[in-house]
Amino acid sequence: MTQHHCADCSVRKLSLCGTLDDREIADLRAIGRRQQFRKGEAVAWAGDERMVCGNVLSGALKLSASTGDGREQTVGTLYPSDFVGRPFERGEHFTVTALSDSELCVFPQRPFEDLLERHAKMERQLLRQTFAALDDARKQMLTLARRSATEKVAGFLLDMAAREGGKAARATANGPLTFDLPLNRGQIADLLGLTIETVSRQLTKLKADGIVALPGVRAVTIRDEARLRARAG
Amino acid sequence: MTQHHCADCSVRKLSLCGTLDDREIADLRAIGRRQQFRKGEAVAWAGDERMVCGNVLSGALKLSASTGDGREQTVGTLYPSDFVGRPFERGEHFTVTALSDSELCVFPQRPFEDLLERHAKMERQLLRQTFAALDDARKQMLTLARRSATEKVAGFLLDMAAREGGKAARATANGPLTFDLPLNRGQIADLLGLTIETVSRQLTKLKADGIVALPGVRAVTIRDEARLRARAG
DNA sequence: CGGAGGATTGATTGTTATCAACGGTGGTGG
DNA sequence: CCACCACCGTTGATAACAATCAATCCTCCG
Repeated sequence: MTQHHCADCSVRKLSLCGTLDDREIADLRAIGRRQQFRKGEAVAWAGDERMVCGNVLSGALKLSASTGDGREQTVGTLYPSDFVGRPFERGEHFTVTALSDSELCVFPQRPFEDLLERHAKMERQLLRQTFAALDDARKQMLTLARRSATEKVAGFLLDMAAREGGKAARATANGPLTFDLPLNRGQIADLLGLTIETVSRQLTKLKADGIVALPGVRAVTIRDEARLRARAG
Repeated sequence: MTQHHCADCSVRKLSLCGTLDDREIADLRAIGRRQQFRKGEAVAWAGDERMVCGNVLSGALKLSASTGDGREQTVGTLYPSDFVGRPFERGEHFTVTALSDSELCVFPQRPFEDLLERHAKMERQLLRQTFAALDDARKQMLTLARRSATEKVAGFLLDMAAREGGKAARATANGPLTFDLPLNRGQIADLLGLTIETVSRQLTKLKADGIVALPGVRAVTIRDEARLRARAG
């Protein structure tokens, strides 16, 4: 456990906590503890009795499901300020894994449930975030089922550009945007319902067509956003 | 509007309403009205400003998303006691259509939100149902992205058998189960991320292999559940 | 009886998975 | 500091699966 103060928490105003004022948050502070996970480390396993509840502070995590014979699909991703867990439910349904080194602010389930009961605003916010996650999942269903590999990869790069764009560099004010992917090829394939080879080929094609540059294995430069959007459909 | 009494409502104990006692439900009764939709009729359109909130009383509905060029995917289905709508949010994200003649108990959004605020138990139940819908969506993502047409169709028939099994007929106590599909081939294809032709061929194959019989175009008899499960993976 | 919509079946194509080999890179230990 | 190894990514050849295009065939209605 890491000592911490909610006052200087990086997601204080963005996560569920944002619904509590500085006095109310003391309750939450009392039961939360910061926990670190290294890249690749599992936070929870599908079928676990014990449930993790908490806010993501930094890093990135994935939720994944798999078939009996080992085919795997990433069914959700978690970024800072996102909430993990299922208060009022028992048993994890999906495996949660850190995609990069990550820190969570975790709460024991029962005390956290009590706290939700006492703070309707926080429960309301959890409902809103759950609605948003459901909408995301459903949008992704359309992509997984109906879009081509080309559309999937182009759309993925645009999503990542939007997410990573803040930290990223532009050569000039409106020039090409460069950023690092937080995922390797295999993780991209898991997310898009493709194979590693297909993802690699699609990226190579985008590069060959001058739409992106790949200055490093994790780095991407978007050279022609309009054409990238056209390919995303 | 249809006159109604909550006391004899078919989903009184199953839906959100089940969290309210007979005195509390008067508030809900006051703002709800029953509304009928015919097969194929749209209940709401993606992008609508105005939001429908309500409980499904009878029938079946689908939520669907589509790409710019018209490819469509069913991203969720609604059955009696399920809730439609997004209290505390603005704007529909998906199109809601009646798959068969359906009846809903609909509430104007604002008064319904007020009611949720006054009845924490009902909001809790909405949260639980939303968690369940999210889990369903994520399970379906695995199917859409990673399972073969054979597995999809076999799994679909098992799901339907479980759902329709109650109303259905068995020749003998443990004999083959026969039931009617509430969906036509095109709707099954939309749900599974396949084409009509592929669904038809998979069903023909299951019939040829003696695993199911197709006594009518909407009827299915499961003759060998074990082998059907094996194909579902 | 005729027509329309849905379902089936067939032929073919196209996309993506699979299998296989090779290339690059970063880390570790000699 | 360099060499080697392991892992990740790329590229190529091939195969499999499902989509597409096209032609009937039912079945339910009017």
